[in-house]
Amino acid sequence: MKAKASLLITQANSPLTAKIFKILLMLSQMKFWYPTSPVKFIQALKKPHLSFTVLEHIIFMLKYYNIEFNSSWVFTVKGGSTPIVDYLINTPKLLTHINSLRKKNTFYLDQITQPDGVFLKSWQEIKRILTSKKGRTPSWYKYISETITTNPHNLRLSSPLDLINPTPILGKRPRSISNINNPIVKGNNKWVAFWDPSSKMIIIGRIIEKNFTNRTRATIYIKHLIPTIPSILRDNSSTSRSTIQALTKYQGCKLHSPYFTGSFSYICIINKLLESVFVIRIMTTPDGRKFNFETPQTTSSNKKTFFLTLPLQTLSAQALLDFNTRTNQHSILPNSTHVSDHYVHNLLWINNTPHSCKFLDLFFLDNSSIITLNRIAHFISNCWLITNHPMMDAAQLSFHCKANKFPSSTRAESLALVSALATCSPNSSIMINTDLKCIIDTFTYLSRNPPTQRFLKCNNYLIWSAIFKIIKSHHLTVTLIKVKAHLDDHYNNEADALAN
DNA sequence: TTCCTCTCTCTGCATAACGA
DNA sequence: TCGTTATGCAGAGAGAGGAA
Repeated sequence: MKAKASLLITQANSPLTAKIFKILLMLSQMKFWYPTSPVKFIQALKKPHLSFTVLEHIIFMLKYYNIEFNSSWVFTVKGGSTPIVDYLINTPKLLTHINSLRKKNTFYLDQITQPDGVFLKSWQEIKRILTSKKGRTPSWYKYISETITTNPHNLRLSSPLDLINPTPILGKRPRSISNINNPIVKGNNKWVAFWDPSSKMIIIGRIIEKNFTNRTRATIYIKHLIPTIPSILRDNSSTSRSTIQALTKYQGCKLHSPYFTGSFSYICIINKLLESVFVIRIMTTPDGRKFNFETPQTTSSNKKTFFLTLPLQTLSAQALLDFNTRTNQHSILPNSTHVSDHYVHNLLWINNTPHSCKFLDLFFLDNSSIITLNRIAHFISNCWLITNHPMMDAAQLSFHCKANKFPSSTRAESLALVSALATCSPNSSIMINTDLKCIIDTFTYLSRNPPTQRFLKCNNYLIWSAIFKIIKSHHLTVTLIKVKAHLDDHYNNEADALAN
């Protein structure tokens, strides 16, 4: 085997055989539908495949002789970072799955997830970007949706993807017309959205009128609507993702076009190029399986209520990706979690501050800092303050930082919790005040249940596992207390001010 | 040589899109 | 709404390879 390995390395480096060697490796790459060098994929298989060539057999056996084979592989398929076949590698019907993936030109998991990398797309959504839309749902999709999602119903990934270079995808455009005699047509109740770079937010609207007078630059007038703010007072366990968003009329914005002459009853009308908006799906009855339902108030001017079919953050990511694809720009939303040295220094200072007391009282932010007037902030604020230190006041013993990946109120609160507990002295008793009930519920649930599979399916389980590891290693006694949000609580307001 | 296992290919059925 | 068409899946059968 060592002789064969030596021969392999010789063939790979010899100018006479190097090109043939590369071609053979490329054939293996195509055979296993792997976007980069197939060496590690072949070695990751549990046993040699019957369809292995001699080269693949030797590469597979190298791992048993502690021989590492590295190559400067340049034939890498771009467009993603997580190959799908990595998840299917040891399934019984690997080659069947690969044939299906090959027909669909699908390499990466990035291609079948939402632009925010948090949710898997439904098969209906994936089909829209396939050239061939016929046929049944492939078995590899069923397998992936069952294994890497926390819940097959909402298709939330157990660990979000880090989409550094998301695949450029243009959304579906509103239908054009063929009748040149009538260039101005009604909107036909179609809903569209687009990314507004000036306000850095998604704009949602309903098409009122299409104008095809200039066939190459068709324009549309849309009625501007905004998603309603979820009432955190009624259900504090709802997050911005799990609460359904209803659409209501917007009372006017800077995008309003005063030149629309069709009707004067509209308050905010936006004029856009047809090619700059994409069609979105709206439902008239909420789907309770995916979201917590929040019934909006019915008014005389808004008799029929419409709901988003996707979380607002996912839809915003789609709009941003559509905008970037159309304008060929890079992402303007920060897409990586970053904690600066300043924040680390701040944490270390608090940690090194002598804690003469054994009883700390912490106040956390509420989630109003994350969603403000239905605008998605580009970061989440994590902050807390110690309120009953015997020597120092709360303003001095406070911590505040911003994380810009996957804005979520529950994640913000759990990040604040883990950063606060990390500064506590061993054997301390900590009383924590928070206005987010779901944090208390999750803490109570995980305190009673050992870290089993259910623990792993909990949202932000990595953060929660860190929390419980700190509690265990520092022998902390933690008590969580629910306080009412938006009341005149001095410390809660102070935490709010710190977050903003 | 026989038996077992695994893979590949073919065929029938199911499913979904599309057009009339 | 219905018929046509394209595609995928499941199962049966053939063939190759390994073990006894």
